[in-house]
Amino acid sequence: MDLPAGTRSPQQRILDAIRAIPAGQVASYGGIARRAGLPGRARLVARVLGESDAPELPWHRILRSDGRIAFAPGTRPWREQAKRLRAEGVAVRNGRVRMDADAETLDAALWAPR
DNA sequence: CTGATGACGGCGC
DNA sequence: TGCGCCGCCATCA
Repeated sequence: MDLPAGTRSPQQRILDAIRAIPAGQVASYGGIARRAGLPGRARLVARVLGESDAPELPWHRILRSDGRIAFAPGTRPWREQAKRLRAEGVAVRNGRVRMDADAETLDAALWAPR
């Protein structure tokens, strides 16, 4: 269905933004929301992730803005995410990833409309 | 309509 | 860094 760009549903754009994250890299909920054209909807991103069952969705690359895994420490999903991240070469310490200050801005620049 | 909830975010101390 | 508080949004009882 060739829907004109922009008419895609919010969660469709969110899923696209998530799929666009390169392996070995991470992004924040808020960052994804912005890229999806939904600034301030970080919580919506979280909801979509929780509802979506897309098997190839790199949900593990989504972290909180401070670089911590959003799940409660020690829980199953928490360990699973840390595991998947390390599998991609991402350094995870105590459920936390080093979020380069530029990661978001730099990355945002790459995504900014040219 | 009101209040509670949550894979969030920003600020202050 | 850790923590608490409050703001924000979408859902739901």
